[in-house]
Amino acid sequence: MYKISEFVELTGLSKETLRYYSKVGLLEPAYVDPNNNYRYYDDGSYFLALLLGKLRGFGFTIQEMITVMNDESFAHLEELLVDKKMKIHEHIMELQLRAKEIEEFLQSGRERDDDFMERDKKD
Amino acid sequence: MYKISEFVELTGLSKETLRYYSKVGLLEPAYVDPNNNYRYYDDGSYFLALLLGKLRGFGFTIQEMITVMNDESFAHLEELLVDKKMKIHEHIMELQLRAKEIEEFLQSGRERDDDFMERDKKD
DNA sequence: ATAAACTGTGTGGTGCACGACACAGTCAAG
DNA sequence: CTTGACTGTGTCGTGCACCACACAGTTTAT
Repeated sequence: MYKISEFVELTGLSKETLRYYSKVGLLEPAYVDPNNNYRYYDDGSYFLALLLGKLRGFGFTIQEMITVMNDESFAHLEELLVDKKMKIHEHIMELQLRAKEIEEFLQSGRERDDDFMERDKKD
Repeated sequence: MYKISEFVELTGLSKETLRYYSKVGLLEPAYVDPNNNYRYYDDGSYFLALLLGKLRGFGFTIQEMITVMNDESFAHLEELLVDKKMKIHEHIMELQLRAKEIEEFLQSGRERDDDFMERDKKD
């Protein structure tokens, strides 16, 4: 059983994050002392906390993490990861389109400039 | 001079957006009737509104748009666009890294599964 | 003149994931 | 036993770009 300060060190999650995660039901402490409400975590919590840290790094939202955690023994974890990866690729394509549009706008601007140059030459 | 409902139709910007833009100094109406505070826009406003709509589509933040608008006769517009395009590409690379990390996590999971299979075979 | 449509202002809410802070009770070390 | 470190709760703030709503005055059409 780890007290929260130790668990913060172990997992790299802040105590506010841990508090928030328990609040939203993502990661409950293994034990809460009924006298002082102190939170205590164990090795099972540690495993879950590491996973949550990973998922956070992958850009999972809290809701998505909740979906993962509510999933019986992570039966659909792989599926959810593949799904997230696809969404990332979709996002990438949107950004590429955006970049392309900016590029075209730049091109059209440069052509307008060329027209000015052309006209200036002719004058 | 267009009244706001006409200008909304012309530009595709909502009246709340127009109000917000005038509030933050992005796009002031060409004229405000001092009797009733009604906003009126003209063709100059129209040109600017179209540009703002474009920039919004490019993912420019309000602050960045303000930078554009404060720029005397858009002298640095091209530079700012190129800049934005670069940031988009940086963002894309971050996302690609993320996707790669997810893929690696998936691979490591599959290898663990393979190990299980292997062990089961040996049994 | 009256009603419908239009416009204004002000205020609050949205989503996301915490961070920051104040205040109070509690534990551990000397 | 005291003092400092630790922990809890509750609440507000953050950034972004508006949207929604209530209420009131105004214009326009009939």
